[in-house]
Amino acid sequence: MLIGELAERAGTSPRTLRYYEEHGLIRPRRDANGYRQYDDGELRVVNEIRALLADGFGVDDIKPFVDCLRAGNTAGHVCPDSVAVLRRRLAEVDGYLEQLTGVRQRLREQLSQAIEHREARCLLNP
Amino acid sequence: MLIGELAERAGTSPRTLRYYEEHGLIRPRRDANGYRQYDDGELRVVNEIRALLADGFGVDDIKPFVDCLRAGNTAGHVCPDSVAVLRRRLAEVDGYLEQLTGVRQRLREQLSQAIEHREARCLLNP
DNA sequence: CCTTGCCTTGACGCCGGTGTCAGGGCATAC
DNA sequence: GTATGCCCTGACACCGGCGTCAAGGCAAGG
Repeated sequence: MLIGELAERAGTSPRTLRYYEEHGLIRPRRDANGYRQYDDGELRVVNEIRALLADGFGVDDIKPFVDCLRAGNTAGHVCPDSVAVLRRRLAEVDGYLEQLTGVRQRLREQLSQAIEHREARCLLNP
Repeated sequence: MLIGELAERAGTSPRTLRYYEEHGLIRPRRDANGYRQYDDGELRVVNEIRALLADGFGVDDIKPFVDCLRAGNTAGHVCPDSVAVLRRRLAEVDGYLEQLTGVRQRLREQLSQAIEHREARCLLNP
């Protein structure tokens, strides 16, 4: 399978696949032409990568998951290294959630203050 | 007050204040030397700007708040334009929260799967 | 032979708030 | 005069996951 086909099957672009390769996530064989040659299993790997990226992992966090899949495991997240990354990311997400929750509360306070302010003005100018 | 003093009083840097000015948020007078001259009220404005940035607003969202403060209001968020921006940002934050919550749930599922997987392996190799 | 369409590598652009460096002016104190 | 320390403008760097363009090779069909 050439890069264009894998890209289409994975719902992404050749550029993206080359980017993953540049970061050590995939290592296709090369044809005599120099063309990248992927076997069917790589589709799963690419899907795993894209799922992790969509969940906010960085490319450099993803390597353990890929290695885990390649080692023959049924899922990329069952290996110790993956678990460590998962824990780290979970803590990070919890931090963001806390922060965003604070922001949300301040926004709501400001909105309700603004509404009170408008009502007060109406009472002054009846 | 020169830019260095205002920067220190606001807990930031001259570079940052020039950036705000570049984006139309502050408009200091100029001394004969060309030095920026700020009056004391600008400290409040800068504090408002920094509070909004810390809550995830972009510099271009912040102008209504500054204008509102300058118009003599007790707070930057009581004017209609500010309220519109607040609502937009609140919706955005709600979106992020939803997304992050989904991510968090997936992370926890994967972690618990990994633990189950390890336990299963222990049972197989007693 | 020429076109078409895939492939290759390399490199710049984006976004946004700020750090940082370059190169130069002004002010105050010695 | 000069040393110090502030000020000025302008411009590049950062981060990260790509998009996109450039310039060229290879394969297959007319």
